[in-house]
Amino acid sequence: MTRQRRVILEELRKLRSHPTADELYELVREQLPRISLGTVYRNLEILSQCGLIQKLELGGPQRRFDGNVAEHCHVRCTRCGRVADVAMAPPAGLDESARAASDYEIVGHRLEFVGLCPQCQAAGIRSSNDAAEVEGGSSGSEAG
Amino acid sequence: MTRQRRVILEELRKLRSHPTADELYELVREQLPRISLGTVYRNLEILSQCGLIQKLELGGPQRRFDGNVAEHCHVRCTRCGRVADVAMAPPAGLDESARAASDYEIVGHRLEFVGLCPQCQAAGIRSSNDAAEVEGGSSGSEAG
DNA sequence: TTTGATGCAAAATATTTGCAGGATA
DNA sequence: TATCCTGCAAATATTTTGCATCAAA
Repeated sequence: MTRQRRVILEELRKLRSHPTADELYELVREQLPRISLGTVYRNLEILSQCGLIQKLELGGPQRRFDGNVAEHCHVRCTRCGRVADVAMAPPAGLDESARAASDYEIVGHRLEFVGLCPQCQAAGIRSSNDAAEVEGGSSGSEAG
Repeated sequence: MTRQRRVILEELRKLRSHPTADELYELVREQLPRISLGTVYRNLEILSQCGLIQKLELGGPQRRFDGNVAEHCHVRCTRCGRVADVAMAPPAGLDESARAASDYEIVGHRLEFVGLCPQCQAAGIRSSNDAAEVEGGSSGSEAG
């Protein structure tokens, strides 16, 4: 457990958001200015293999990471990419249904909701316009 | 509707598999040897915006495409990446539950099952080994 | 003919990796 | 001290884009 690995883990656990590797890199850099993006990627991989964090493969081009390893659902904003938790019980019986309907050996599923985050809802009401102004924004990983 | 676009659409509709852009490119090249990968990407984008095909953003690094635009579930093989349809009714009421549990404006969800395809199950039984030998394979887009 | 699409190649984006030097247990 | 990790930079993989030419409606 190196200093870098510890700081990465601590920072991720502080967040209720679900940062990309790059967003976490920027954050960690405030404490370790000489850390490299490669190190962040390497440690996120190791930490998720140890089960200390969760690697999220949601829609959108980037992987995201979650310091909360309990099983729970996520919503992703189609406009700004922000990801949040959904406080609902993961639906039961889904895997069983799929097992009955497929010749694959089902081991689980990935469920992701998509929609508009509160910020983008507000922006959409103010200007029923395009997404451009929001797309360029923070991508939803401010510290909690 | 150019020749290229038509061939891309026809080839995709012929498949029960869910090819990546690159896999489809190789297939279309048999009929249009001078087509470029960029054209394939551009047309897949246009066709999915017209609602003629479906763009799938599943786990794994690559986007996949589906000539069947009806709503249905998919399974992805964690070992070889192959994607297949699951003949089950999409679960009802999911979005309503999420709406009650989130401040996002939920517009839908993405549900993907993960598991082992029949081929990888067989391979796993023969050699309860690593995935290396299979990973290098066809990635599951043979014509059907 | 006009408009939009193509092929090519380079750019952009996200992630991984080789290597020499450095920090950790 | 031995080992694993780091920083750096280059490589990889996937997708997008600029541009001159070409084809479709």
